Amino acid sequence: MNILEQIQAGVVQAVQHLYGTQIEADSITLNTTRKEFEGDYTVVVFPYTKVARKKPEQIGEEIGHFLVEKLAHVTHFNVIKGFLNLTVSDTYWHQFLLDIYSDEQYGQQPSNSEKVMVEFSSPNTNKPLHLGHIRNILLGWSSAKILAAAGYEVVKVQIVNDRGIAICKSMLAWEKYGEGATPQSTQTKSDHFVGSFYVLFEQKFQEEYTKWQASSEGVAAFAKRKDEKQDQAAFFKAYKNTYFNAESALGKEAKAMLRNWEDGDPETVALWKKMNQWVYHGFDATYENLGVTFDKLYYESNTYLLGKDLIQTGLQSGQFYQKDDGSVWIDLEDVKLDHKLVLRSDGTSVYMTQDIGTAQLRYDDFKVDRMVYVVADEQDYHFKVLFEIMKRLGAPYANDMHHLSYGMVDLPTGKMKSREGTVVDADDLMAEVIQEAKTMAAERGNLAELSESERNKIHQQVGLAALKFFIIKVQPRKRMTFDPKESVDMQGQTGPYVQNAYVRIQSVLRKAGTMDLEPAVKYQTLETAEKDLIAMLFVFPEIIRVAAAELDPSNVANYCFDLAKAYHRFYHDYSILRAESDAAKSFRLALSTSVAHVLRFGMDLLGIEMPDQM
RNA sequence: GGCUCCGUAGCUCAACUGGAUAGAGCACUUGACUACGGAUCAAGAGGUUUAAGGUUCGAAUCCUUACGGAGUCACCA
Repeated sequence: MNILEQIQAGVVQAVQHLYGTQIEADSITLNTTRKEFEGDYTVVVFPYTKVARKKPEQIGEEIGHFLVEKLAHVTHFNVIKGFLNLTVSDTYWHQFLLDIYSDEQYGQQPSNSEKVMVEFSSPNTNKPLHLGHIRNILLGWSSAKILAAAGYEVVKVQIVNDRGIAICKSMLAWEKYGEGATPQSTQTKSDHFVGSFYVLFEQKFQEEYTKWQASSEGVAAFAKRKDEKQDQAAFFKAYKNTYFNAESALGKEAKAMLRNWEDGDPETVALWKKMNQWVYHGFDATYENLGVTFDKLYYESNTYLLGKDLIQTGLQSGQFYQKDDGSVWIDLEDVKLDHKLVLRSDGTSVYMTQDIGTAQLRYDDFKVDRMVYVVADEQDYHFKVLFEIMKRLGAPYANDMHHLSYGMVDLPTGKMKSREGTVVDADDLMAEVIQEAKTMAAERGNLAELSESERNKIHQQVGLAALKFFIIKVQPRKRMTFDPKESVDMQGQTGPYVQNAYVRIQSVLRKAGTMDLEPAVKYQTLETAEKDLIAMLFVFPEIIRVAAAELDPSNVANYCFDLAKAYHRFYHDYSILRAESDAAKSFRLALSTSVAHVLRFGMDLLGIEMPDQM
């Protein structure tokens, strides 16, 4: 039993013994003591006033005495109002550090024999990745790492949205206006090359639409609008989709291309393959730069027809119903999710159909116990419905499907809009933060001795640390504002700040040479700063557990920052290599080593590498 | 309009899930290098937690109701 469990068990005993009432260990409010009071942990005793029929102060005194007497490692206590502050013995913390300091994987929990699949990234293949994808990828990657640290076996997948009208737009534009150009011939990163044709299509389409608005058909359409109050600009904005589907020449061509693709027309399929390959090459480079990998890729072109058999099964079992036109629906009104279409009247799939089929396919492939979908919060409703449907279909994993829903990323100037060209490109962004790291490093000149490739590696590690930490420190649920200027900051609450704590430790350890731990055993009285650091190391496994349970990597990011901050302060206030005794020196080296392990392991969970120098 | 999420210092974010005087960073002011790495540390200032009620010994947190912002309510994905 660790110290927290001991205290909890002690309080249960105390309440039983003193007041004759059985309480649950989980119900005890046990916090770390606020720094303005003396003690390590605080038990809130207000809840026991009813069973004890005494004042909170008195209850605190009674339980405090009980714990000090019964628990070897609780040395003394004080009571303020209803708060019982307990002090844990130095020997407990001392021993705890000696137990963990050599464990580089401290925090890693043993296997829980459960398998979880994490789906993230899942881009469309018509244009390059942008800032929104970066948030998605970082959340997915770090959640996967955290789940693995919490004892799960993890399978990382994505569903590549490689078909549909979007890629056809890029294909059509390339065919019409590309004149045979290739990424090689234009010296362009290949996914950007394809994206440029998507933009070109939108431009051409907009030109066509603008022209049409002034034509007699356009004027007539505006005149027939339903809402009299709607002005011209608003109307044509709202009408754009209808125009694309019903009137546009370009729209007709794009849709024809999509039909050709679905019919397996060899030329169209060949073009589709060629352009997707370009995109994949580009994506691969971006993923490699970001340091993420996947265990398996699912392609929508292979899965978009799945799910129909499950719809049939559900229809037979009465979970679904069919309308006269042949379309199939599910009634989810009892859980306030309305009626939802699962199969069109012409028998073709909708998005939901595919997701039902894909979930089953994945289960068949991997036999996972849980599934996590990292998808933006605009799809909250979709996933509620999907999970409910899987439950009703009796999927064995249905109760452990989770939507890691995250808020959109805004810029200081407002929303990102691809049509208005305000999207922050992923590759550009990474290049920018790395360049900034390079500039900062050059100013400091700490890396002058290294080779250029070694320096570049460190610039990459530092720049990406700034970017990744900046994004991951925010709770996923919350919409976040991304200020490019702040994202390259390297001081204060940032990735490089945490790296710097690690780098300082490495520097000290290098200078210390081989470590002799014998004297550390004799180090008796701990400084408060030392005890605080050990207590922080102590909670690390719990941080991982909570982050995994909540699917919230920001817990780990904020923990790493807090630990780095506590260490920077300790480092400033106490001498390590010139400590007052061999015992102190040796103990502080062990403490520093352990802090370094945890910082490295913790940051690795966020996909952030730690350099030895910076 | 229905439903869901969000609203905390000038700005970006925390707050151990109902606990003590709401904490960090940035920016601003000031101080600390003959020092184990100053990408650091310390100090100052900055708050009616959008507002009003309610529950509770105790509320940023839970419940109403406003207000503000976002998302969604497609035989799109």
